[in-house]
Amino acid sequence: MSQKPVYQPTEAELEILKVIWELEPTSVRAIHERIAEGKNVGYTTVLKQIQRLMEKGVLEKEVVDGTHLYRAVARETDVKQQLVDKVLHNAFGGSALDMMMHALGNDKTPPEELMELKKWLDAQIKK
Amino acid sequence: MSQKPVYQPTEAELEILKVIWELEPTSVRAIHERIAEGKNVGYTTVLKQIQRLMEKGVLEKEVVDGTHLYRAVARETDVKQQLVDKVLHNAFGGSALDMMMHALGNDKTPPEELMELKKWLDAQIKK
DNA sequence: ATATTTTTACGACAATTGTCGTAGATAATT
DNA sequence: AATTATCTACGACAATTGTCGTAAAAATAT
Repeated sequence: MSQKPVYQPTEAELEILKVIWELEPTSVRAIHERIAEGKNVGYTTVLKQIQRLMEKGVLEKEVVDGTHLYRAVARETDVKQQLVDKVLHNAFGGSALDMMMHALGNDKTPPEELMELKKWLDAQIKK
Repeated sequence: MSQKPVYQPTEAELEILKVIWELEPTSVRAIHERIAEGKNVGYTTVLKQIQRLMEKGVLEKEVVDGTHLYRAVARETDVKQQLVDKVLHNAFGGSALDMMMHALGNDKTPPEELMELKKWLDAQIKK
């Protein structure tokens, strides 16, 4: 059987989730500020997304002293895993090799990272 | 500068594209049959998706002897690359290492595939 | 030539997404 | 307390997606 289905955020949702994983527990204001560094988006837009994530049970809220602080219910590692697994299966038919070649082959992944990867992979195999 | 933005298919579209890459040039009938093997979906649903992909310029059609045959304009490798790059950047901040660990670590990737991967990676580094 | 089957073209619809605007509720300032 | 600033709740909207249904066009079979 398969593990419990973790939430699959959309792109905008993921952006919010990433900030929350980093700053939680945190406020709409802080999240918006962070996201607004990189792109132009209204405060209420972010708020709305957060509210929808609440409805979906992906976030939880705690009201401390009048401020609403949010934290993620969905775990970062699970969500990321889910996202990469989806591409792995949908696009590459489950072939990690194929996926890697596409991810690394063309791209300019720094050599040190390739080394890291090799090291990790070796350890993985030896295990 | 960056390469031309390749089309980012949705899940249903990707499913169709994969069949086309395999069978092109091919007909709606054939595509539907193939997809219907794995899931229950109407003929016109597939047709509609194909028509939308046409509008978007992702496919091209050739009418031979009354039958409409489709082929992909978007190249398989480019589309796949695009898909994996998107996850790589959006979810893993561009860290291929992090992405790989998520893709391989937890999952039950067969050992042979890990070996393959290592072999490829070694070659890649040596180069 | 007609009748039958297949295909294609299109419209429709509900759900989801990304985006705000407005209004009412709260908190902070004076 | 009154005024002002900030937040939250919520509705709205256009675009996209996945899904069909129906009707018109085309091909095939009788």
